[in-house]
Amino acid sequence: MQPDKRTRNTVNIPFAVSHGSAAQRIESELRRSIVALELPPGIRLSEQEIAERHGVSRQPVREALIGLARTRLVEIQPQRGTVVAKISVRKMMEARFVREAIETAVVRRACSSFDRQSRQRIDDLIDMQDHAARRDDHAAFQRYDELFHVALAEGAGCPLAWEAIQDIKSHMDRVCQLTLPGPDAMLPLIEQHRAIVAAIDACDEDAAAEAMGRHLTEILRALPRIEAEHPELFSS
Amino acid sequence: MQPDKRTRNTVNIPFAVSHGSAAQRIESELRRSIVALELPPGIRLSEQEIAERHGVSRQPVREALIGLARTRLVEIQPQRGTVVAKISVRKMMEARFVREAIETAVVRRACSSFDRQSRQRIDDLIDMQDHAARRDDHAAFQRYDELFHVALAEGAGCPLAWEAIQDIKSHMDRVCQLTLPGPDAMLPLIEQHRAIVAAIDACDEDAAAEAMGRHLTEILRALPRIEAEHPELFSS
DNA sequence: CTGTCTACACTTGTATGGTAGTATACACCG
DNA sequence: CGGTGTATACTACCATACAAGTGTAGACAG
Repeated sequence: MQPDKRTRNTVNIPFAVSHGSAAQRIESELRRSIVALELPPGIRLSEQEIAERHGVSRQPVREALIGLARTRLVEIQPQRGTVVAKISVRKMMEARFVREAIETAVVRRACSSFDRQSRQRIDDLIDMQDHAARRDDHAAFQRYDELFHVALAEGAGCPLAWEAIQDIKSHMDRVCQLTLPGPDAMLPLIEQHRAIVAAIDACDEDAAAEAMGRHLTEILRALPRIEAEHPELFSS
Repeated sequence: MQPDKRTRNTVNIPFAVSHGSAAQRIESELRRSIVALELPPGIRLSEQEIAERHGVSRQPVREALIGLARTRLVEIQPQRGTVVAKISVRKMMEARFVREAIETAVVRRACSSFDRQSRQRIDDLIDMQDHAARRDDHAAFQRYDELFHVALAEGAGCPLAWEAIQDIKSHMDRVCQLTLPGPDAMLPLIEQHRAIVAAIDACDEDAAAEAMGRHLTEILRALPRIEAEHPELFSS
């Protein structure tokens, strides 16, 4: 049934060169699908099926699932099965709290010294995000949003801050995914980004921290509505 | 050469029941060895050798190494080898910064409301840590220190904060390991713990945050000396 | 003696077979 | 007809074998 083991991997390269190993590719792909809610919370994930769908063996799939379990996107129940984790409001609130703690500290630090190259990049990112919003392109919007926060951390000289956030952000991502399609949800976020940058330019620590705090509080506004509309996605 | 595949796993259970799967057991064991500097930075780790030493196959070892690579304790160089990562002063400083951001926010929150059970547990932990210090038991001291910070996060209603810290703490752990054996390094830390708790009891947010900040700045004091004494452990 | 080229010994990455454990459905007994 | 024991069909987990890439030592030509 398999055409040729030698060529199989090389055939896959062209359209998904994102990461080197198959395990990393599959982890990225699964993470994207889960965050995009294409794989809804509660659904069972079969190593076998995923392996067949991607044309690889079960081993890389297993490593991918272990990676996802580390960020709590899936729950591996030993000898029983693996399911996509439900969204926990509690964990989401905690993640938001921790993220606010980190990012307010980051922007305060950015007020003291900010890398010039990152500063320029941020303007570009905001522009591109603006265009994405006007095209109503949610995926691009979210990608540029992420890059904005990455650039902030790097510009402040603390790229590790974003790594720390990434590990907990999974609890928030799916909620954000649900809020973006709402009417006029994107443009205010861009304005908040601009406010943060303006405060940094003015070297006003308190204003920058406050702006970041407001920005990261935004997600709480739509939460009750989202939870009421999609109760099946949430856990407790 | 293998005595009996059926019995091998069950034989291993009695003396190392720490975590369920072999992969998790080995990851914990390796993490401990690396943090304790029994496996010095720069040393090569062979999947094969570790597998033989633990009496398992390469697969669980591989998963353990992937887990360690996620927290940057080891570096997996594809098709080349895996080495214990050197201590990066830059990353350590960044991790310290992020950790301070998180934990100061946690203690501020703890001033508003703190779980009573955790509050009692913290007193016990400080006592036990004090005894460990007087016995000059570094391992126990570090364990209770960690449990103290865990209890703080849990008491403040944000256990996720500690998870986030854990992911970046590896950059600091080995430096702490080097500073503890110094003369009179442990007792001041305990006093700082007490100061933090006292500020929380007094519901004084600013004092609690400041006490935590001082506590987490302590690691910077000994850093130059450590780096000068053990330059081979550091990267750049 | 020196530079290049090749074959080999190593590594990580992947594929595949097999084992232990759990849940479920079905037959069987009370 | 209700409750219990058993067989079966899954699962994650582990062991083993193989593939593919990398660094190095040694042969060989100049």
